[in-house]
Amino acid sequence: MNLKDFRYLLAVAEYGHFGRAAQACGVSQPTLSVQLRKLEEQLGLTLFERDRKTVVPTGACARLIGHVRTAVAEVDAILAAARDLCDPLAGSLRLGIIPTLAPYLLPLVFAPLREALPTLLVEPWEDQTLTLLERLRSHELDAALLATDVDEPEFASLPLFAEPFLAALPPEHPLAAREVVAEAELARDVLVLADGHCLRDQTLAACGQSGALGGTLRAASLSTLLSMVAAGYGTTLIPGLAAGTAQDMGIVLRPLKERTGRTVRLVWRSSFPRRAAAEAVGKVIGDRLRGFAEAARI
Amino acid sequence: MNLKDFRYLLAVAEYGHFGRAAQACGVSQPTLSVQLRKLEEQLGLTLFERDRKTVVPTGACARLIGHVRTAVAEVDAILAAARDLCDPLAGSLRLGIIPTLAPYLLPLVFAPLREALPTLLVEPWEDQTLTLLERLRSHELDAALLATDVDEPEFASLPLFAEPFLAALPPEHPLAAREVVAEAELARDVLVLADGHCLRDQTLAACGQSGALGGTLRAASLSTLLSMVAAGYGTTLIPGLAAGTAQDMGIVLRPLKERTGRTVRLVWRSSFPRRAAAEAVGKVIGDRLRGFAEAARI
DNA sequence: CTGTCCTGATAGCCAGCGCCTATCACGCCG
DNA sequence: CGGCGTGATAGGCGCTGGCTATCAGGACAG
Repeated sequence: MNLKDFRYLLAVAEYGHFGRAAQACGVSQPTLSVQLRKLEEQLGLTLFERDRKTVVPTGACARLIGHVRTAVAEVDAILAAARDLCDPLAGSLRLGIIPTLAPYLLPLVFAPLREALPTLLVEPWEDQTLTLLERLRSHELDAALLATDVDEPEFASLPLFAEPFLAALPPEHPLAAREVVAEAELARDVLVLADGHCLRDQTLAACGQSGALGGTLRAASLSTLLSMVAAGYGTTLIPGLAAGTAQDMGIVLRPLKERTGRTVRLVWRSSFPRRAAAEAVGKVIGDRLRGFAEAARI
Repeated sequence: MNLKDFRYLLAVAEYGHFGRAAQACGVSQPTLSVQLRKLEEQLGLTLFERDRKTVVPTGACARLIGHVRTAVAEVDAILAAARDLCDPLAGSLRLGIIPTLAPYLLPLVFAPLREALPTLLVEPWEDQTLTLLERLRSHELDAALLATDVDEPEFASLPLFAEPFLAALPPEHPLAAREVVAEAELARDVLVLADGHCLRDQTLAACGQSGALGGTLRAASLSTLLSMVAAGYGTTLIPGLAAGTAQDMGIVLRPLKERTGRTVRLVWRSSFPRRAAAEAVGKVIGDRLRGFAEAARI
């Protein structure tokens, strides 16, 4: 039972003539004759009454032909839709982003993305690293922007840009008078984010164990953390992209002695079939943020 | 571009597993793998993301699959219509039946159906009303036996027979001494089925709000419900065809004062091409059960 | 009456492909 | 590390859809 047979049927019904129908279908007349007879045998009924001079559809054929037209049209719709969908850089890309990156990176890259990839709809989704990886695994996301290494063979990744950390200090803090701050000097009064934020772990790794305040007050978001620093609760490390926001809040920023930072990576499932779309998005973001490490060194 | 490829696609999408899909299609797993890959090449896009352990449809596939389902259903409609045109009473009829009817009605009508319509293969499928209507819509069923009105123009229906309800009482229940029970008298301790069963709604409509037990214990099946009544948990209404089963469990049955009952109807899509087959099945069932209202009045 | 033209049907052949079995590659698990 | 389960691959076979060449029969012109 071949789709072509249905097209043949429609052609013969339209032209009432085997030869012209065959021409319209791009096959020879015998081919069409044979295939139509086979179709009739498979369906168990006569479709056309051949009258030595004319070809007339039978009543049974007339009742079927509406369904046949619908079926063929539906298949054509499938092919047309497939043609539209076959561009890997079209459609939507569900993109996970960690919370310490999303509000500072997205405003910078939305416009370049729309310009470079006008047919690709990037749908951002904000969550912590582990949740993002889980959603990648379960196909709820297509790719994710992380600031940690991902070694599992299940995933592929592409480094996009280096983002330096900066020391964030209340204006009246003793270290605010310095040009450069050493990471270890912040250990005494560093504040950190809540569990699950990769920035928390990276801050603790760079500055050593947190003081008493850091142990009890754990900010749920980077925004909250900045408020706490601005209010003089303590110091912290912030990612370079948040520098503008921090300065607007009156926080003093200083470069770090050991130039601690993080690398932002795009991650996707190794088996993700639209790798091209992911890489294109990664390239646009990388191009926009390349050289950011130097620019952000205040 | 073969129709079979589309069926393969649907099977893989349904099972998420090449082996089982192949089994369902009646072909070997390599056949299905190769054909699907060819289809992917012809369409120019990846339909499934193979992940060593799982098979997940891509976004493109998800967008196409509706069209594919429609196309395949339409072709099936062509084949069914052709069968109907050469012998309307041949072939198979996929018949949905609600759970409170199936186990009691089917044993009564299978033999008459085989005798009256030897060329028609009735394939029963048990589910709740809403699910059956959904499966009718999606062409997974040809017709369904329901106990509710169906007013949508999408469907046509044929009333088959009236089935009276009976009061089902534990032997020691006070009302068991009566000849006739009024529906409202059961309100105090009536038990009902789980959500989704039409019998539940009909029982509540006839007897009023359920008591405390009815609110918490909702039987998943009529069989369970009968066990609960037999154990003295409360009373209920049962459809007449279940009378024999109930009595075998030691339940006392009494006719209802207002002769509440339900009408069993056969429902099919208005566009169903084998309306003749549906009506023939309806006639056989109706003939077998006609006059049941009186006979079942214990 | 006969030759020609037009129609669809038939015959014979070939290539493509759908399907099979057997096997591989790879990850998981005991 | 070996067995199991997954999907992919390889090789072979038979069906069948396609072609060209031809047939069969009516229409029509000469």
